[in-house]
Amino acid sequence: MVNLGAKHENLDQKAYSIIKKMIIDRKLLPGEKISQEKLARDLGISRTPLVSALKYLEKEKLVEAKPRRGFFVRLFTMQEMVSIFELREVLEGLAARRAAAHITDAQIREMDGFFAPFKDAGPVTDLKTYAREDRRFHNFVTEVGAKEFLKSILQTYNIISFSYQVVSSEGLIRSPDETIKEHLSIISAICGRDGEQAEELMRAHFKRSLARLKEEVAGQNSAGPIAASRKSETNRTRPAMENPA
Amino acid sequence: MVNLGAKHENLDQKAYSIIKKMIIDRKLLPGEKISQEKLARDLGISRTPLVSALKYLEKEKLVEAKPRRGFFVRLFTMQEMVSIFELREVLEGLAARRAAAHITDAQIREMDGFFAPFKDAGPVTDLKTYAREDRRFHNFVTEVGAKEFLKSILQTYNIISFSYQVVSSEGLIRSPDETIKEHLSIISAICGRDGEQAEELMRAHFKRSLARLKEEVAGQNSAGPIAASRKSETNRTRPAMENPA
DNA sequence: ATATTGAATTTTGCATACAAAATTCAATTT
DNA sequence: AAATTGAATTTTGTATGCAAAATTCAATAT
Repeated sequence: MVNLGAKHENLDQKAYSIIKKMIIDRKLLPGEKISQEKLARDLGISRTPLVSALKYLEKEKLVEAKPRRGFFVRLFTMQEMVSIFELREVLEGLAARRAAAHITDAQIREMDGFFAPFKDAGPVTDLKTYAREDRRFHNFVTEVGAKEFLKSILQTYNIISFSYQVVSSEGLIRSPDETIKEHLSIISAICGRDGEQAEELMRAHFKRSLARLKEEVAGQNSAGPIAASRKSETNRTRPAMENPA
Repeated sequence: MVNLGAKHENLDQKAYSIIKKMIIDRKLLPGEKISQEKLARDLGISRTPLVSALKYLEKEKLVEAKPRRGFFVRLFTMQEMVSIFELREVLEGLAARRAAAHITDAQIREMDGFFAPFKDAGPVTDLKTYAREDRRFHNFVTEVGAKEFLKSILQTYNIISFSYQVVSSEGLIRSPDETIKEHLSIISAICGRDGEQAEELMRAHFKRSLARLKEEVAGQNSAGPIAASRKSETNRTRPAMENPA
């Protein structure tokens, strides 16, 4: 008999998912203080499960707890974004290696469709669509190759990268024309079940983005935080620093 | 002015540290159910900060929460231990690379003393001391090379490996005579500030232990959990399964 | 002897209460 | 005007209460 019960979701788990989505969707902006009273009221729950959810998010680094001060949406510095990409390099490298070892035939067919609209077509113009496909690709590799521990870690850092990285257009560090070849070669290695190669290519892919990111750090010698770029409708309070002086 | 307040420790943080130590020290055994009422009484706190602490530990995988059932000390299967070593391979590889880049002269001197009692001496006989030095070495590399995200992830998985891995003698997967050369060469690469080499050697080090671990998995086709090996004085209740049938 | 039932007990999940700490803000001083 | 004070207000950290769910265990049936 399978253990049911393990998937009964408590209020704190539901709150966790909702708040996480709010952060990703920028309903809550980096730096902003989270009002427990208000958020609990909005979600229709008491502070107990809410605080519990916030503590989960704290462990995932999406939220920062300052004792006796409250919870704040985490604000990442450029330096931290660099660290996150270093981590993703080795973690997604591992995920790619594992994906190659475990991918099913059905998943291979699915993966072959990735980036299809851009294959053989000329220079990419629709950045938004490309960025979405980029996300979908990285998530798919994670889905296929990572489970348990690796998966949960990766999901956190993917989210951070994707939701906070306002560095360049649509969150893309390098231009599609530069990265599409890399993406396709990784796909080909995974579908060809060559784990070593897949890992190597994935790491090279990240190393290049990392280099570009570091240039940006050096360029705008900003060791400062990455500020929110867009105003949220739902928020009166504003981030601690919108434009550091 | 520095931000004090950030290090005011709440009850849940204190409880977290204590419980974590209890798990590492095997005062709480894998599989065992944690009685909130009793533990709260023992720690002299209410259930609120206790539950909070347990939720932290849940995110770190040291504890498992079954909704409406309670918290249990996490029990790892051999398969999971393999996954953890896969992770450590890439994460400590990265830590080694970073350590080589950031190590200070003082730290180099300190690192040179590692494994000193075993250098040039004949075959290692004192397994216990060697195992402790092994731990100290891996923790030092983490300390030097990892910060922020990487550090917090690594600490979790180091702890899991060290506290749960009852596989072989003193928790060593391979014999000291086999690993000491590897340890010394990694130290030499880090102290020589050769990041690429340090990463490569660290990964090779883990790959070999991983291979041995996988042999054990295949050998005792046990996909089952790693059972606790020693009885705790402080516990009446006993793990769900001590010796799976 | 083993399995089944269901009442008694324990435990969990959540809301709420409240003291201590932090924050706000108007009144006052420089 | 800018800085300082301190009372009023808000928010946090923790304990406690309670209904619903899970567990235990003795009584009964198979």
